[in-house]
Amino acid sequence: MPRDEQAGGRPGKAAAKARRLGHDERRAALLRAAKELSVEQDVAIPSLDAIIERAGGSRRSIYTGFGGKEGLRDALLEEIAEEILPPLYDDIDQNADLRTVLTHLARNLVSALMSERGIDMSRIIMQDSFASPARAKTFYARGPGNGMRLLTGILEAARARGEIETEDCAVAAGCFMGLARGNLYLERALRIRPPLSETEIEAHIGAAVDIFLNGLKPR
Amino acid sequence: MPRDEQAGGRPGKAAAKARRLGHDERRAALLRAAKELSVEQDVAIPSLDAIIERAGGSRRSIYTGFGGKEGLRDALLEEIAEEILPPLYDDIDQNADLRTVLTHLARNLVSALMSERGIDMSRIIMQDSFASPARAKTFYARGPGNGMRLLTGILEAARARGEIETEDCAVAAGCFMGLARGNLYLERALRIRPPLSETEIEAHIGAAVDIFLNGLKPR
DNA sequence: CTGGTTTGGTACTGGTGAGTACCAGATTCG
DNA sequence: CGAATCTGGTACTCACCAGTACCAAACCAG
Repeated sequence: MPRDEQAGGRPGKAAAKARRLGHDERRAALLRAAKELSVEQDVAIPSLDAIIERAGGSRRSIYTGFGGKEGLRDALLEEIAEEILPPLYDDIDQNADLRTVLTHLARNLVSALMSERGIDMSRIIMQDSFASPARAKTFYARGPGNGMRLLTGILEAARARGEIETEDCAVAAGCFMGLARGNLYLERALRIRPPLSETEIEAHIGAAVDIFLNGLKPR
Repeated sequence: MPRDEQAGGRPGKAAAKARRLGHDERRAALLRAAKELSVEQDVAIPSLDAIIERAGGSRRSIYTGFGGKEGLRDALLEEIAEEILPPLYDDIDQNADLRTVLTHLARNLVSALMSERGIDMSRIIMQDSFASPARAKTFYARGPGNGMRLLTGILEAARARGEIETEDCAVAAGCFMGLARGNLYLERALRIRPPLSETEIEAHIGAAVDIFLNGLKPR
């Protein structure tokens, strides 16, 4: 750290001299740095020193911007949820035919969630959720729980049309969610296998949707 | 901490006076305490002070018994793996008929892995695996990877007998693993729902096995 | 009983990190 | 321009923790 130690010391900040940031800009910069570092260091929340070193600003910025470490943690989780959740469920057209909907949903889950970025983000979320039931609940409701609700509704409609036969559409929806993830999420999260190729993705979601639809085909 | 501060000080240890433990006994006690604490504190590895306070002994016992914190961590992970993995796969009879085998496997996964204890243990493993690719790899190979190999073999035999039809038995095995877990593991790990009742377990594994077998039924 | 060996207990060291205080520039506004 | 305000930076305090050193007591062999 090339820093001039003039006792009692004001800075020097070598060359830089970048203009000072306003409250919101600094907040955003800190949040971005926290996100990057939590991925790089594979940790739920990096140290304040590390965040400041990357983002600039000072401890003060964190306390005025987030109210402390816990506040920053909350904001970080919110930020991550906002990044990974919408792509999973928001572009689903509930009125398309069942195979199309299921294929679409499975593809979202496999390609977005199991990409390098998706795994990084979801691991941070998981680590944090393990440690805090409250945050886990919030995240689940916005993400997986929301997806379950959506899919259950879709399956109920399909059952009403006679396209599938099942006792409990919520159970079936849970089955599909698991089927779509297969063993892949575990393998990816544990870094057992590298990111999936397009071919592998299509093979898996094809198999999953086939099994599910054949499995629930009315007799 | 009621301790007599006689400078340079030896103990007093109040009443206790329990006999001194040998190397192996102390090692086992430390390991047990570490396991309990990691569950209680929801942390990958508790602090040495906390472990010692519960197990007795001293820092010395940890260094002679495990070679330090990392060694204790390794031993703890080993201990946990040994507790949760065998019940999942070891009592599977590969020669039973397919539905029986699949039901048995699914029941193991759902009842053992999603019990209170199973979730606690698997969360510790996951937290540690997130942080250490090497440990993740070891654990995966012994656990889920082993299960995948087993099931893939079973499915290949069934296909050879003409009981199921599928292009790739490894992909199908991954599908089944996901199907058996469904959305339940996530819900349990995030503490969204309480432990499952027998009824819920049977409903889920029944649905999962039905979907899978119908889904792969030869045309 | 005696003397070496092993275990238990404590203190010390060095490092890290959160939270707070405060100073010195920078910015803004009158 | 000059004063009030805010941001950036540093230092300080306090707590926690791993690792090491060392002392005292328990244990064990002869």
